[in-house]
Amino acid sequence: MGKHKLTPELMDIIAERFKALGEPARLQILDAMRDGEATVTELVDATGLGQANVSKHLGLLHGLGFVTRRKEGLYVYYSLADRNVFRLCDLMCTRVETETTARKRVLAAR
Amino acid sequence: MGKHKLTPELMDIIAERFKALGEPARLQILDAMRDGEATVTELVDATGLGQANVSKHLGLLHGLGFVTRRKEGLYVYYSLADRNVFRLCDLMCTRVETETTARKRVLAAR
DNA sequence: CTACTATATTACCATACAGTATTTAATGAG
DNA sequence: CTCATTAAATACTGTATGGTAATATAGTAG
Repeated sequence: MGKHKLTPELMDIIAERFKALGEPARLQILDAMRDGEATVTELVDATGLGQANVSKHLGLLHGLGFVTRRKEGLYVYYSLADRNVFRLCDLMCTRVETETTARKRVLAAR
Repeated sequence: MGKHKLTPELMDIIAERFKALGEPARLQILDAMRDGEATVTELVDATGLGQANVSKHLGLLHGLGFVTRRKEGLYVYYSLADRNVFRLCDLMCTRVETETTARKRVLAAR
């Protein structure tokens, strides 16, 4: 299972990525790009967040390699660099499910 | 791939979990429990973090269902509730790898 | 050139939170 | 009982960061 050994440096790197996903606004933005590339304005509309806010989040996501950018005229098109992000979300969902079922089991047992 | 649809509420929950993993100290703690349950003192020794700090992180991890606790006399034994955590880390490592190789490719191309 | 649009950046504020020192609670030893 | 040990809780501080307003930058159109 653990084909990557977690050195302290690697843990810092991993933690930085997890932290990037640990923000609902950024998950929203990534989710809004699920169906393909999107401009900043489109992402602003899709998420309801402010323009500066979206731009800042996109800068961070781009800096960490989660998204790629492509400039065309006035617009900047962002797209997912790696759809594994959704695999991560899916795995985390499974985590939450087992957690809640475990809680239910505990509640039922008393 | 996405068998879970990411509703806003679910995204909040997922983000909360990711944020929990987005902290090197907590990854260290989880990693220290890889080989089995451990007391707080053992985790303090293994990580080099302060006792109060470890205790607080453990409280958070326990609250989110990442770890279970078992009290025995003076000691409290913590253990992983779900080894999927390491799968998440592994997946994230793959993320980082593709990211760095992509960066290398860009650098080599110019 | 000016005017307009899209995006990025800067500055600022408020909140969240990691870390630590200290205290409290619980258990066990003598 | 007292004293020591373990862990959790509390209080506090400093820092990081999300959100937003204002500004800057870049591209386009006229």
